[in-house]
Amino acid sequence: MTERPFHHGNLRAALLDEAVTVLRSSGVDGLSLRDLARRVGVSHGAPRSHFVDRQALLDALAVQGFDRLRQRAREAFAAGRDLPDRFHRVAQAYVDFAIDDAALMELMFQAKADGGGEAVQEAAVALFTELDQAMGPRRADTDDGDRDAFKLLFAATMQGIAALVASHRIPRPEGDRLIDVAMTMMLGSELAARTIGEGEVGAGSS
Amino acid sequence: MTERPFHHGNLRAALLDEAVTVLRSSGVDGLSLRDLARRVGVSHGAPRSHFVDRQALLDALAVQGFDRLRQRAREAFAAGRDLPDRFHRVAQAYVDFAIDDAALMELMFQAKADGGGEAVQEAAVALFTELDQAMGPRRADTDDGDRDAFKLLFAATMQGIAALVASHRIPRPEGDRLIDVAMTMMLGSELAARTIGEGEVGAGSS
DNA sequence: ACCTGAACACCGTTCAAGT
DNA sequence: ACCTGAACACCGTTCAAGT
Repeated sequence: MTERPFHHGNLRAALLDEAVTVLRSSGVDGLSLRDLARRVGVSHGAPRSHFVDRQALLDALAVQGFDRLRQRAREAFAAGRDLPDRFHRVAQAYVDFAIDDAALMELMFQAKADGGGEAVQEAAVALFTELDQAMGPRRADTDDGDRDAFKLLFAATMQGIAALVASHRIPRPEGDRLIDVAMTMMLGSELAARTIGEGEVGAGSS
Repeated sequence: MTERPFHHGNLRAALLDEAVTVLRSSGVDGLSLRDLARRVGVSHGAPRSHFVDRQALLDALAVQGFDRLRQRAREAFAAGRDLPDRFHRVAQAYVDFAIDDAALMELMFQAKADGGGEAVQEAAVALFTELDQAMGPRRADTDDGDRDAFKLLFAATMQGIAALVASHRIPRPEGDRLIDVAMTMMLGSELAARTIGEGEVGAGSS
């Protein structure tokens, strides 16, 4: 009897969920609006009611991706004991996400030639804000430029390591080792000493 | 009289050249075999004689891209005076390339779900070999793992910075500054001291 | 060996029409 | 407000046929 007369009101969410699945198995190229509609059981024109464009759906996926990555980063940070451990965990979570959802990550960092996609940029900013909080309170004696540089460099390095693994340039374990090396290098740098926490980076016995 | 009876034998090269142009103006999505054939003035089936697949053309573009990037890296390295300067120039060249040809760079580092694309991997390996030579001769007292880690970390960092700029997450000048910060950090690290050149990293007055 | 042109299945997008 | 279904222009890919 419940043969679903139309769709039950959550078509937008259903399309996005299905899209994430397809994205993981077939990549961005395998993602078509018509196929998505077919899988969910609506006509090919139906998605138009929720996404003006194919790009609009991709943007929505990117926003969702940034939110999920931010969540992961937050959890990883909370699970760490001292500051180095926290950074390490966030780095690992970042790279894991980028590799396991490589196609999604691709979407999140695509060129986006047109001016559109403001929501995506907003979601990206939220992620960076999360990273900023992970660095602890701003110190009066720290140059904001240095702090931003450290944060950006952290993100860039993780992104780069993930790209190497995702493109099969290096195997995953080597990527993990690279994370260790990178974190040791970054946390041991002068820049880190100048910018992070309350001098609690060298977590030895004071 | 020379109304070109068919095509003059270099259709493959003509298609690739046109593809690079389209890639720069319209991205990967704007790249279609039929459109390419139209621009070059052949029938839509003609490209098939040189590329079995659309993917085959994309792979060929990626190989070309890696070769060009390797050339750029080689030139940048040669133009540098001391080792830090050389590294800095290679880094700048790498990021410049990645930003100016962002769509091509995307192709070069795509997941490539299928096993295919061995030629692409080969071209990528050649680039890394070039980077390895830039690090100077291997030293007997250096762990090969450390040396590889430094090399990979260098590439990953540049790749990550380029991704941040290409996706408009940060403006280009900030990307350039980030290169400076990254190189200072990397070259000043213990890992660098253990792996690079003949202790000539700290290029001060001995 | 290289290219043409018809054919097929698939897309994104638009839009009048239904409920 | 949300969805259907026909329509249009565009693709990638295949393949018999031409030169």
